[in-house]
Amino acid sequence: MNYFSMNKVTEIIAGLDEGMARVEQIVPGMPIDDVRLYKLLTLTAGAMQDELARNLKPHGMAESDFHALMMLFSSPNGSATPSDLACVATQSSTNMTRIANSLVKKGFITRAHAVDDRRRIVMRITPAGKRFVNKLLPPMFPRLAATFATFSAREKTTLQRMLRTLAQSIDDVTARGDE
Amino acid sequence: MNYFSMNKVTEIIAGLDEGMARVEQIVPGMPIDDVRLYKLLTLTAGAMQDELARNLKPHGMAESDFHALMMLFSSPNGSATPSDLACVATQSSTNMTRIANSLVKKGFITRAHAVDDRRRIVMRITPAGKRFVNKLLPPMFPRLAATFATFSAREKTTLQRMLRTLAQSIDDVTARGDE
DNA sequence: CCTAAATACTTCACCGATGAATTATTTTTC
DNA sequence: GAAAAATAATTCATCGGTGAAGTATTTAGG
Repeated sequence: MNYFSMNKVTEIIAGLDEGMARVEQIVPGMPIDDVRLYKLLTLTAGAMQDELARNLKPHGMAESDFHALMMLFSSPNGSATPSDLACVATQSSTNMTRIANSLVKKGFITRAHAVDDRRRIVMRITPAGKRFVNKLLPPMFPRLAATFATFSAREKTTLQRMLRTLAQSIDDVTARGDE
Repeated sequence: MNYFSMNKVTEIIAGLDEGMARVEQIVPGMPIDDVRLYKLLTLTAGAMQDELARNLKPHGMAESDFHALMMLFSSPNGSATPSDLACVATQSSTNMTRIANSLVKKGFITRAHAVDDRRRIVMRITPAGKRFVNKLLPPMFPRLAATFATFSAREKTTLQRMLRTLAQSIDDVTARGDE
């Protein structure tokens, strides 16, 4: 999804604002400000994910593969089980199998059965995997930092706090829906 | 991607906070607060998109199909070309063809060649398509509203303003990268 | 101790998304 | 006016993601 590179997020948002003004007139009770926030969130998040995907593509790596590798890189001893990873990387166990296959093939991780529970697999990052991460990350930092550079430190804190509040709210609403 | 229904966003974030504390020690110059904001954004946005996907699934409709239909619903005369839609719905023209096929099959839109330019197709929402939208939306409003209910009106305005600022920033950084 | 239930991971079939190539049409260039 | 270039949409092949079903192992219950 590298569509944002051709279209400005701001222009998409402008078009959405127009459309929403019209819909507001014809759909009773629509929480228009909440819909707008939803769209702003998903559009900005999507655009940033696209940027990441573009950075990964020359290395022949997909986003979810990268996230899984990053999780291993940042775990206490560079290892984790597929189900643990699936949780934090928000992937199905099916796709985690595909990801593990891919990373093993690249030599970035190893895979072995756990000793204490032979149902479990232990994925462990290799030195090559660590080197790849260490080489891949630094060039991405300047643009990521630039993206948030218009915010003051105080605004960043505010945004972070609000997103954490939103995450809690999402969990609360989701739990309510499961009853 | 309905993974969030099984895992709490807040727990995923907690795990990420741990991992990031470790990575911060071993990757020099990493803009840790910006990475954290990126993850918070993509996780919350992703969780909300999952909620939408779950709502659409019983109706046999995918998110992008829904968004395209909503765009037509909210356009001045219920019509648009595939390339226009592709832009605002952030989809490739390839996928817009798939989406159009799907919506035509459901009877929600019609498709015809433009008179003034036979390269162009005009997609137009049908009365059945309008009825579907009018029936589908209202049940989603309460939970969407509940998700943002913890924010005061002032906070919502702040969040909206910040996300618009972020969108502009993304466009600026993207334009810089294209040079 | 044995059986049923639960768990971890994988396989299979399918869905949604993409880029490259293609076709038809329009616009631009000379 | 003719040819080249550009544009709009579609087709084809491939990738990344899922749920259901299946296999192997462990845990729970009687």
